[in-house]
Amino acid sequence: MLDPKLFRQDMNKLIEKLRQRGHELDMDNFLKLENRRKVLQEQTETLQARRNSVSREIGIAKSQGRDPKELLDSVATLGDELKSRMSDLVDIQSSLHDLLSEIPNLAHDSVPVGRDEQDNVEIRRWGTPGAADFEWKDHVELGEGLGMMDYELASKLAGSRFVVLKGALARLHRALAQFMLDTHVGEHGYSEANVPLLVNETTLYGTGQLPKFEEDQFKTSGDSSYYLIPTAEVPLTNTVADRIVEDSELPMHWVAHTACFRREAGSYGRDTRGMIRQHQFEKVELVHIVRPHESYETLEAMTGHAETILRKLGLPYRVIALCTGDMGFAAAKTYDIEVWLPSQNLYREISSCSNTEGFQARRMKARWRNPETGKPEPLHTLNGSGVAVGRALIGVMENHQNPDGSITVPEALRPYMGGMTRIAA
RNA sequence: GGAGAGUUGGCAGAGUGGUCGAAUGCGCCGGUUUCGAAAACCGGUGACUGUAACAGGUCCGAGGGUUCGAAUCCCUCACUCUCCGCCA
Repeated sequence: MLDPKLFRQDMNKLIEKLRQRGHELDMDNFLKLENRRKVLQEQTETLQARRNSVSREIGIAKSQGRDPKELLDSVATLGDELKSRMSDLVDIQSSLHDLLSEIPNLAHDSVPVGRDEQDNVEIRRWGTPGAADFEWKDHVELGEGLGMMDYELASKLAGSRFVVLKGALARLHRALAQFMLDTHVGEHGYSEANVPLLVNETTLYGTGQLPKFEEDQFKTSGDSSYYLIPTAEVPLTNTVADRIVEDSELPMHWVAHTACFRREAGSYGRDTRGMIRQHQFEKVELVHIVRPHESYETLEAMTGHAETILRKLGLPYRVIALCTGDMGFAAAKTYDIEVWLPSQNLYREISSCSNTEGFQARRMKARWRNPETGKPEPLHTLNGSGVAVGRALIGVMENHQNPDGSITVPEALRPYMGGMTRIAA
């Protein structure tokens, strides 16, 4: 949710900033609703004020033993009138709310303006991609060659976009998650959390997945319906929903390892091979809840934490700043980290780190008490993958593969693998 | 799954349908006192909306209803706690 004050300031600038993000604001419709809302609200509140004062007088009259008949007559029709104004008002307010909840966040001034991923800007690179003359196998070929990655079995059990990992590869996957969690808790100062994988509608609204991205979510059926989380960002960020947080509790740094579930409704035919894009995958997620003035500093730090994981794993990567047109709905600024995949000869997203500023906080009603003013203000929230476990597995398999199809276990993971140095068939 | 008890401000906890946005205590902020602190005493202290500032409006788990008037009465739902059953 944008700050409502923006709508009362420079409308043209707002429209322009939203256009950069690919959102056309229907200003005429908005103003029509907003003006009507003002009139109705004024009328409703005037009626309420009259009702309140007459009711009070009736109470006083009765307590003094006077006959309230005259007063009762004077408000005889007031109730009906109020009811009809009120219902008009509620309708208008809900239309306005619908309109506002589908408007994306504004981009920070430092974000490159552009239409799509072509316009993203590379910030830095780390590591050296492997030799160009080597016959790099992709992770599917490697995994199936080892007999430890089974797509056929997964499709029998569940359908497309699932995988079954076996043996040392399953363990490597688990080792990656453990290693990431331990690094963030032990070296980067995060608090570990274990959170619900099923959440309610309000929670998904808070972080911005609803109402606009309903089709991307899995939803349970039954009397009470839940949504499967598309990322741990959802439960972690919502831990401060509907609260006024004291300054002494800030900043909060959360890390959680969870399964994530996505319908991938809009991606038929894309990344159908392998583990790149699945309905279920695991991710170690970083979430920061901070004072507004420290959020951009935190974005840089969090991105660095995710990078540390890739460095320790010896995976070449690059960091890019997403342009205005390529950012997610709630983000004000996003860095993507892309890992080198030798089989495809390109960099592929493995982490996405965003500052949403007060956008999610306003939806969640998450505030902090600013000690300087004593007043509650929206918090800033950030989230980033630190990192996607399935894609990290792909990165490790492909970058650390040997000519015989075996995989060298990176130093950092060996303690989690019982000392194993090499995965072979 | 069955039976019962709850849900009120940062926390604890009152609240006969009528000047109740809500007593009181704690906490917090300011002051008096003190060399300083503690204690004591005095004063202040919810959120949202709205206004130039007042005024006004909304909020006592959520949503409906009754009434001129609802924290208080009625209905539905959610959650918490206790006991029984079941279960990892």
